[in-house]
Parts: sequence; structure tokens; C-alpha cells
Amino acid sequence: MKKIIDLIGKELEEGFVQAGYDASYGKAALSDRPDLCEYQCNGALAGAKAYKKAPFMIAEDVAKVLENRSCFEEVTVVKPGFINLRLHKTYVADYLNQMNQDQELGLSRTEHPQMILMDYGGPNVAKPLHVGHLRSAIIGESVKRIARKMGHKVLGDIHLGDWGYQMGLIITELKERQPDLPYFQKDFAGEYPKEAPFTIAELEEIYPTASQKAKEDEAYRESALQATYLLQNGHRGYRAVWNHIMQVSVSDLKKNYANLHVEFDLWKGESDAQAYIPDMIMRLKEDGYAHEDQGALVIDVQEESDTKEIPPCMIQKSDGASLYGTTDLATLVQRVQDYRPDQIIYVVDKRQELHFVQVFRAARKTGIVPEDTKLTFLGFGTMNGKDGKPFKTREGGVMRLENLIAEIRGEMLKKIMDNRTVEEEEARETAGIVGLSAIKYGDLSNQASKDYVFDVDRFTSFEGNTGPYILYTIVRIKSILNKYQEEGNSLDDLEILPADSDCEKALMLEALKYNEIMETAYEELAPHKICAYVYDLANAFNRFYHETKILSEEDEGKKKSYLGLLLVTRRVLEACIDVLGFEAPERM
RNA sequence: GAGUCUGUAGCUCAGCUGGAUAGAGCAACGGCCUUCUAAGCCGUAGGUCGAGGGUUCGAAUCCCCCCAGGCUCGCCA
Repeated sequence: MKKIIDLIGKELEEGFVQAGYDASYGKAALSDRPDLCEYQCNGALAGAKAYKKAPFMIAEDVAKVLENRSCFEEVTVVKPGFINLRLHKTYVADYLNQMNQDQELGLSRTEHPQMILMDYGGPNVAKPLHVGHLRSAIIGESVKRIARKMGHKVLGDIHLGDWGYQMGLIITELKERQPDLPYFQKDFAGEYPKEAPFTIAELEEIYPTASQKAKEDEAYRESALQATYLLQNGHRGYRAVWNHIMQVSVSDLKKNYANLHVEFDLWKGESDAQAYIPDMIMRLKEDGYAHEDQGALVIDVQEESDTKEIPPCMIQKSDGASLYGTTDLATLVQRVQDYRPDQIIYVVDKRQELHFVQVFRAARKTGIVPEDTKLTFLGFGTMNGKDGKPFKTREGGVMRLENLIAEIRGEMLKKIMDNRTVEEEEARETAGIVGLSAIKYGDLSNQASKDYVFDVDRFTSFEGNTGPYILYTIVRIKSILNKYQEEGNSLDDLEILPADSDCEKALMLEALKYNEIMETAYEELAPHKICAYVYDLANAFNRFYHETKILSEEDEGKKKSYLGLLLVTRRVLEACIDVLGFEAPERM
């Protein structure tokens, strides 16, 4: 279905042309003055200069043409030269009925589906998820779902931090604790055990311990570096330990991300890119892209048009080891080869922007990524505590994600038990669903690129512009629709009639923006626009709900119309929160 | 130092591809539950949009310059 704003725009264009003006001035916009109109056109103001004519007169010319169009109920011209429009009730109702009949609620999927690869999540193996991992997961998941909604093919890749020094540390510490394990026996040629010699809890303890030791003990550090080197060069026993670490850690990560309703299609990591490094470096050297500088191997990425200095992208340290940029470039080699993406979106902490500028430029310059593959950096800001500083536990440590979620759930459960009389089991389940909405909505309703304050009290108080408010609205609608169905009625024959109250029309006008909002959110990779919309729609519904008796309406046609309106509203709200990455319970 | 982002109500944030009277939520104050979930609805109060210039018929929005803060700046990731 065409977007309503485009349909109005079309009318306006015709209006301008018929009145003797250029079509380009006929652009529709949402009204800034809802008290005066629903949509407006500022084209007459813009065209005044070109036609050397008072904007008011231009507007009047156009309005005269538009007046008898069936889609408008009212066309007025005001002061300097605004054209103010009100849509015809019948036109609006028709549009909504069409939405209701459409599986996609009037959203037109793209005609040119792209293959999009998304890099988000980025946890480190063997380390617990902490609040720093939350935003990438939440924002990435939402952007992925929005892009899919628009009809694109999207693969989400978690891009694990599963290679390098941290692994050497763990191996070293494990060897110290259990030197008799077969992995550490020089001449062991048999099969290694299938069971990992540690649990996830132990693993999470081993890493920080080892990390600390390495900082204090030079010899320990040396052996960790040595272990890293051996692992990366095919040491059989170490490789087996690494496999154990991966298996234990990844299954734990899967559990944690599943709790967040975050799903990855690919569980690739830095280790997967390693095989591509030697060839890549050789080629870069041969083709003259990489050169030595101060002992390191770098690719210059400075461009003529730069006003500032961009440091080169470093691909090999002076000791020959590869680093961050190397792995990222090699990952691009792999991704282009395996998936031929049209676009790759990185959902990463915005502090890494310079690094990605370097990598992107190097990838383009060297032909690793073809011209027509778009590389997008979607940087997000820091999640701060109430004090405006990076979020910490009460004790000042790093907050584990599990603990944060548990805390929110606990608060929510308390609230539910206080407010409602429900079985504890149901309350617990609801608390999980509502808690997740509180966390996700709290995050996504802010612009991704900005820092934001994560205030547990505010998010769990669930009043006002919050996830729980949205869910509550949906639950109210569901409850009415369910009651109607329980009386033996069907939802299939609900015809929406022209609105007969202001708040009803306001709700309709809000609901029909759905396709436009989703499209904008995709174009701008901006989930917060969905949040803003969903809040406006929920608000419009709650006003309507407050003033309208629905099930007790005696006029059968009207009642069905109301229910039809509820149905679109519910469907739109649900489609939106689905794309935000949460869902509504049946009751709350 | 250079680059970059941010500065909007007491607090947390929208609005920023220029348009009419700058919007929400929280907090404060006052109303609304025998009726489909009051986690709701309605109202009051609260602003030199960091400061100053400029462009424009029109600037929170674009440009310049300050001020304040955050972040980044080749061998960590």
C-alpha cells in the first residue's frame, strides 16, 4: 500500500500543477498544529520567491483545485501561506480497512531485497556478559528485525572475541591447576576427553584470576604469551582445550542471549578469520598496499579530501603478530567470499569509530570489499548510571548482565504481586516479559548514538513512556477482543466506519502512519522512531478507550467498527514491539 | 594540542533534511474508579532551546565564533 503521506503528496502535486505551479512544491507534511489541521503543505511559502507572488495567493490557487478532492474534508489557507488539510473520514476508514485486510498492515516490502550482514553482540568467550554488551545486542537485534520487516535478507553474526591472549591466559592457569590433564602431556597421542575439565562458572573465575596473575608476574605473563602462540600455531592439546572453552562458553552465551530474545544466525568469531590472514597479508604486500612503518605493517588510509589526519590502518605489529585491524579485515575477506553482502552493518560502541573508518577505508582501497558493498558503522553511546557515569554495581564493579536482568525481574515481580491477585507462577512469567520490555524500550527509545542513563527505579516504575505502558495498552485491547470472541463472535468481518468522535479519528490517523514510520526507521536505522510512534499510538488508543464504551455499544455496526479499529491498533502495536524485540503477555 | 560528539523544563529525553504557539515522561499540584485492566485518563504549573553573531520572509534546526562537558587520537580489543 502507498503511504498516506505520499497519497496526499500526489494530490498536492496535481494541485500545484493544475494551478500552474511546479509539482516539486507539492510536498505533504504532518501538521505542526494539530489544532488547525492534520496535514499541511508549505510549498506556497517555498515557491513565493520563484513566482514573485505572495505565498498566500499561491496557496489559494492550489487550495481551490484541492477543495473538491474526495480525500479531503477541509482545505484551508492560513496567514503567510500554509495549506492546511484535514482528511475525509471515509477516506481514513477505507485506508484502515485495507490495512486490516493486509497481512503486512499496508507495509510495502522493498522491491530490491538486499543481503545485509549485521555484526553485533561481540561478546568475549570465557567472560561473562556485562552491561556493556547490552546495547549492541538490543539495538542490533532491533535493526535486524526492522530490515527483515522491510523485506531484506539479513544475517546476524555475533562475532565472538575468541582468539588471542585471553585464551593463552586461560590455558596457562588451567595447566597450573591441573598439570596432569592429557592436554598438557607432551607425548599424548590418544583421544582427549569429550567432557570439558571445567564448568562455565569455573571458566569465568579462571580468566580474571589469570589476568591478574599475569599483571603481577612477568614469568606467568610470558608463559601465557607462549601458550597463545602455541595455540595459534596448532598445538594439539591446546587446541583441544580451546574447543572445550568454546563449547562451554558458547552454550552459556546462547542461553543468555535467548533470555534477551536476541538470536544470531552466525556464531562466527575472530578465530574463523585467522585462516584468511596469511594470504591476505601476502597479497597486500605484493600489490603494494601495505608498507612498513616504524617496524609495523600498515595501510595508508589518508585521503585528499580529509581535513584531519587519519592514522594508517595497522595490520601487523613489529613483532609480526596480527591485531584488531588484521582480524577485522580478514573477517571482511571471509564475509565477502561467503555471503556477497550488499551491506554490512556494524553495531559497535561509538568509541571505535576511528578504528572502523580505518578498516573500511583499507578494505575499499585494497579491493577486499567491492565498491557496491556498503559498509555502515552504527555506533552507540554508553549506558550510564543515575550519576551520569558508566553504569556500575552498587559496589562499583562491573554489572553482570544476568544480575541486571534478575534485578529488574525481581522489582517487576514485586510490583505485579502487589497490584494484582495472580498465581505466583504466572506473575513470575509476566515479570520476565514485562521486565524485558522495560529494559529494551528504555534503551531503544533513546537515540542509539547518544549516551543514556539507565535508571533502574525509573524503568521499573513503569509509568509514562515505558515498555510496560505499551504492553499494558496491548493487554487492554487483547482483553476486549478476547471477550468479544468468547461470546462466539469472529474478528473477520469487522468493518471500520468513518470516525464519529475526535479521539476516534485521532487514533485512526495515528494507526495509518505505520508503514511510513517503519520505512523511516529502516532508512535511518533508528529504532527510537518506532518507540516514539508506538507511544503516540498507545496514547491515542488510551484516550479513545477512556471515552468510548466498546462492548456495550448498542449499534451493532458501530460496535464492529470500534472492534475493527482495536484490531488494527493491536496488530500495529504488536508488529512494532516485535521489531523492537519484545512481546506482550496475555494479562498483566 | 588535533579531531569528534553533546548541551532543550528541577530530572530523563524527543523535535534538528528551516515553517505557525518548542513537545513528552518523571517529580509537584488538582480532578476522574458500582461500568471493557486506574500499570489508565483529564487538567495546572514549569523554557532567554549553553552564550553571541550571521544567512532567511521565517532558525532549537543551517553557517561562524566562543563557553562547558564527554570521547578518540599506530603496535590492547
